[in-house]
Amino acid sequence: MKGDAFDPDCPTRLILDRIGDKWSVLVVLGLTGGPRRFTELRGLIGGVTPKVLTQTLRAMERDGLLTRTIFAEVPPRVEYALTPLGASLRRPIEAIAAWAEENVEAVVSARDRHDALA
Amino acid sequence: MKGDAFDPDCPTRLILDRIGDKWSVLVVLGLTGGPRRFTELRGLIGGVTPKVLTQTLRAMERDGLLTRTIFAEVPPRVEYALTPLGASLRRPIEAIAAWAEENVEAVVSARDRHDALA
DNA sequence: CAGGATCCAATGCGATACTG
DNA sequence: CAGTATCGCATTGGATCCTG
Repeated sequence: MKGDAFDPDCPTRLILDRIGDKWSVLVVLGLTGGPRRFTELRGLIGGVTPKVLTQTLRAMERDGLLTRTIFAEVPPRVEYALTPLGASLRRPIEAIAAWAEENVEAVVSARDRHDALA
Repeated sequence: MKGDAFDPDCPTRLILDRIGDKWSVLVVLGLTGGPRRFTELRGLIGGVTPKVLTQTLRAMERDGLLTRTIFAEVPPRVEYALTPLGASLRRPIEAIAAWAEENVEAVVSARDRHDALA
């Protein structure tokens, strides 16, 4: 880890902005089990609107993290799948997710303790 | 990893919101070398305004990720340091940072390729 | 089914100026 | 030095309705 990430103009920031988007993280998590359709993802990820999900998917497609495949059928079917690049993101993201699940409690109680004496 | 993170009401989302904040990530990175003063951090992290840095630090203190120590001196000195909890975040965060540095190029070129045929 | 379009409310964030 | 206060734009994100 060089100091790169500290430079506002360093492209590394681009990645952080992407990871930083919680929807992106959840999409990666949601696609770990294989390709998913739009509505599947929408249902899987609680609280996301179609608009935002679309934006997220488009941005991730642009960044080469996933593919969007349209099947010429009726009714229309579109599948999203992780690319190898996107799949390689799983490990770090799962590390974060694991940390989150392990430490939520500590964070919440720290928060409560802090708020108690406010 | 259970499906927790997909539930909008699950506290795990709280963590993602925190990690999702790019400033928090950079603060953790900036404090890996030991305690730092406000201005040091400000200088270290390019492009952050005092206001936002303060907000970030306060939120992280609230969550038990770092401590804020005021020294009764003139001129005033305030040091920020990671708590054990905050320090435990380093590993997952560095995993992300490492991924970012390894794959920025791939992402940027994917983006360029995508934009080229737009 | 998979979104695109539109409108709007919230707020994040930067710039600037000021204080203990 | 280490912030706080205020202003204001610009972006984000939700809600809703519509279409290939």
